[in-house]
This record gives sequence, structure tokens and C-alpha cells, in this order.
Amino acid sequence: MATTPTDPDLGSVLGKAVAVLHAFTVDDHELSLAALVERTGLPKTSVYRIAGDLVRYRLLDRTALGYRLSGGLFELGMRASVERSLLELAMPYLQDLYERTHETVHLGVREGREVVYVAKIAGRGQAASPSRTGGRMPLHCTAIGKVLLAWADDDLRRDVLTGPLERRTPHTIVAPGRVAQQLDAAIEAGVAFEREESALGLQCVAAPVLDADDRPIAAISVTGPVGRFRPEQHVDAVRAAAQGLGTLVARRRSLH
Amino acid sequence: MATTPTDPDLGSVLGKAVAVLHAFTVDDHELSLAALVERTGLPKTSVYRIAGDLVRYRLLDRTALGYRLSGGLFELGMRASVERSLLELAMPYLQDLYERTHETVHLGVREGREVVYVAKIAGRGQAASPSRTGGRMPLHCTAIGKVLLAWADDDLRRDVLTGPLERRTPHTIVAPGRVAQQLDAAIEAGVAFEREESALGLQCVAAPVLDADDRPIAAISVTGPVGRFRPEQHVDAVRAAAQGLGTLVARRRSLH
DNA sequence: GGGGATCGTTCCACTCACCGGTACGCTCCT
DNA sequence: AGGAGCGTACCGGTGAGTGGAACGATCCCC
Repeated sequence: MATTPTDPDLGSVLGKAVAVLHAFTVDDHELSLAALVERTGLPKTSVYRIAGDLVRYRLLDRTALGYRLSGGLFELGMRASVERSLLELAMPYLQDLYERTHETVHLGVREGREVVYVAKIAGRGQAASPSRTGGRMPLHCTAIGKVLLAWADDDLRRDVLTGPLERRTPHTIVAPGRVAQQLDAAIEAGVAFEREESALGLQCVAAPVLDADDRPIAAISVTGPVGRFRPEQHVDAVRAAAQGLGTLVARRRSLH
Repeated sequence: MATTPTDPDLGSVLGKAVAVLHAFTVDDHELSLAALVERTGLPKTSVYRIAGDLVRYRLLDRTALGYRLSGGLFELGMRASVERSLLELAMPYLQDLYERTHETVHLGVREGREVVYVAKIAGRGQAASPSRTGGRMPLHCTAIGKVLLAWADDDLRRDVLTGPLERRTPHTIVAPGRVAQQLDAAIEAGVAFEREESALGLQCVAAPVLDADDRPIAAISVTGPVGRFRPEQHVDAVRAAAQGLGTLVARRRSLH
């Protein structure tokens, strides 16, 4: 059941422990022992023992209802070098961008065939975008994803376009040809757009953060609600932020 | 050597794996096998095998120089419920506070006898504060720490004050009596101050985020360089942000 | 250019930590 | 009262994990 992203080797303690950790998602942050058993498919006793150990090692917390990922794990995750260096370098630019636009700002990197959001600035009373820091989204239906894909190796582009393109909304572009068109247009324009393709009611512009070799390290986007928000108005601001961060990153000789 | 915070039971794979993960710090984000062996005190072969497994499970990445904490760990950490819920609720307030002051803004929670920073907004060209998201600081020498300690149970306050108070700068207050004085003053004033007690050249004001039962969930602070920056000027802004967040959190029936 | 130090990797036989079925006690339901 | 669902505890068998020893590859200094 419910194969975790990193479908681990269940023959080792470590594998089982990782499976338990991966059973938690952004939405289900609190799971009972029974729920963990169901999600991992592991024997109850094993989950019981392992979860207990994880609590002992401060990777899980006990709660009235069961277990949840602990603050220790948060600390550990914040030490992940690439994401954290990027985040620290990027914050001032994201900050400026938000202040200039007062719209939701994202920073994302590519992980496999998906976008992982490394930072999100959503001010008060914004149209709620479903993205979350640390969350994932498909590459083909988000502005950040398109940017990351457009500047990526041809291999990856081909790989993604030949695979299934998940439909998220009625506006999601699922025809490989049309996605390819958009990727080309993105390179041409230096930015990519998204119009209600990942979530209804939201539009988006994104620009790539390129290193010294013009490889895409990350992407920055501005998101707003259809109607008041016109992504074209923010092209220059996003591009400026992404380029600023890019040159800063390049100066640091790739993200160490 | 170098006992990790959660000095783990080294008799189990899991314990060893956790020890390996904890060997990485914010500063040493990239460690060779030999370095891991030295820091964990584990046999070389064991570290080799376990690190390999951790790479397989996407908790570590291989690099030219050795290993580092992976993006997968970042994602996992971002799912830690308390920190992430708090972070999402707090961001708009931190955002506003930064825009109002244009000084470095922190959000911190207490973990044991230390502060853990959950969020940091450091604008361009600020005096670099040594804090980092996910990093720790002692309670007695930071504004956030004083706030968290002042509103905490008497048990904790006694516990911390009777323990050794680490000196961080010439200005660090290490006399238990004087710290206690400041805690009382903090409750009186609704905010706590710090004047170069954790890092030279920096001053700070912090206010508590209280839940419905007046228990401190977290604290918010504004930090700036001595000279231009006068913490007293920002008392109202910090207090407003913290209270706003507090009522929001209280409405959600404690952080689930 | 050879010898020594350092580092990552492979091999292997022992053994103990892990395994998971079974059973128990508790709290809600019906 | 009975039954379902859950968390906890017990326990003997066994294979995953163990770590010492030995190997090859770099690098650097004499």
C-alpha cells in the first residue's frame, strides 16, 4: 500500500524507520500507531518499536493522538546544505520582491521530476495558494516548473514530456507539444507564465536563477489571483530578483 | 567524542544513523567519511555502511568531498507539524514587522534550555546576526530567550538560573540574580531587551506569543546594530506582531 | 621516485539486536 | 455483556548488522 516516494528496503531497521517518517505528510501531521501500520504496511509490533525508538532519538514526538514529526527533525532539515545556503542567499531578494509587489513570492528548486518549494512569502489576505514550503508540484503546470524544465538538459525535457502529464485543473496543459512550445517561449522571454494550470484562480510568473554556466539552480515566482493580478506587470521585478540572486550564487562558485 | 545533543544508544543501527546525521552542523555541512568517523566515534566500517544506507534512503547526498544532508531531509523537516504550522501562521506578521522596521526579524521557540529559531528575515545589508533558522541559542542571553524564560513555569526558570550561564560576550549577564531581575522587568514591560549579550554590536527587543492560557508558544524579536538602532523604538511594533499572532494561535485551540 | 600517511572500499565470520506472531488490557462503542 | 479497535508486553529464533583486518588509490614530503 501507499508506496512512499523513496520506497525503502523494508528488510532493515533503517528502511523501516524511513518508511515511518515518510508516512507523515504535510496534511497528516499527526498519525496514530494504527495509521502508521496501515500506511507503511509493516507489522504492528515493528512500527511500535521503531516509532518508540524514533521518539527516543527525538525525530518523532508523542502526542495524545499518536505521533508527529518533531522539532528536532525541523532543525536537522534546516541544516541541509543546498537548500539552506540557497535560502539564506535568496531571502533578501525574495523580501525585496515581495515588498515591491505585495504578492505571494516563491523560491523553488527541481528535485527529480518535480518542483520543491524552498521558500514562500505569502502576505496577509492573499489568495491562498496551495503550495507549501517543502512541498512538491509537477514541473509542467507551474511557472517555476516550466522555467526549471526550459533551462534543463534536453534529456530531462524529453523525459518529462514523454511521460504522463498530470491534469490539475481544466486549464492544465497536458499536450506535450504545447508544453514544449511554452518552454521555448520561456527561454525566448526569459520568464515563464502559468494561468490557472495548477490551481484555479491563480496566475504566476517565474524567472530562472542561473549559475555561471547558465544552469538553472532554482527559480523565483510571483503569484496572484486572476482579475486584479496580471502576471505581465511583474516580469521585470521577477527577472531582476532572479538575476540578482543568480550572479550572487555564481560568485560563490556554485552552491557548496 | 563530541557527544551529540541526543546522545544516542550506539547499540542500534538507528542510534548510529541518528548520530551520523547529528554529526552535521550548520557550519560543517559537508563531511568526509573520516570526519564522520571522528565525530561519531563509531567504527569506520559501520559509518561507511550506514552512510551508504542513508544515501540510499535519500537522507544524505554524496559529494566530491564526502556526504551532506540531503534535500529530502529538508522536505521532511518542513513537515514537522508544530514548527510548520507556527511558521505559516506567523509569516504575515513577521513580514509586516519587517516592512515596518526594516530590521532583522526573528521567530523563536523554546526547546529544552535553548531557543530554536524557526524563522528569520534579514534584509539586505543588515549587520549580520549569527543566528540561523533552525539554529540554537542559550535562553539567558537573547531577547527571545528571556521572553520565553520569563513567561515559562517557575520550574524552568529556577532550573536555568541555577545552572551555568554561559558567557558569550563581555556584556553577557551571567549573574543569576541580574537575569532574574531582567525576567521580572520583562513581564512588567511585556517585552525583553538584549544589549550585545549574545553577539557584539547587536541589540534586540522581543515580545511573547501567548496562547489562550498565557503560556508562551514562541517569541518574536527585532534586531539591529548598536548605534543607529535603538530597541526601545520598536517595542510597540514587536508587541503588536506578537499579540496578533498570539490571538490567531489561540483561536486555533493551541497549535495542533 | 619511493616510502609513509590518509582515506575509501571490500571481505568475512560471529553474534546480538531485531523480528513478528501471539497474547493481554484498556477504552469506546453498540 | 460483548465486540471492535487500539496500544502495550512478552519471547524464542535468526539473519541483519557488526567491526577487525586487509587492500588499493591518492597525495605529499623527504
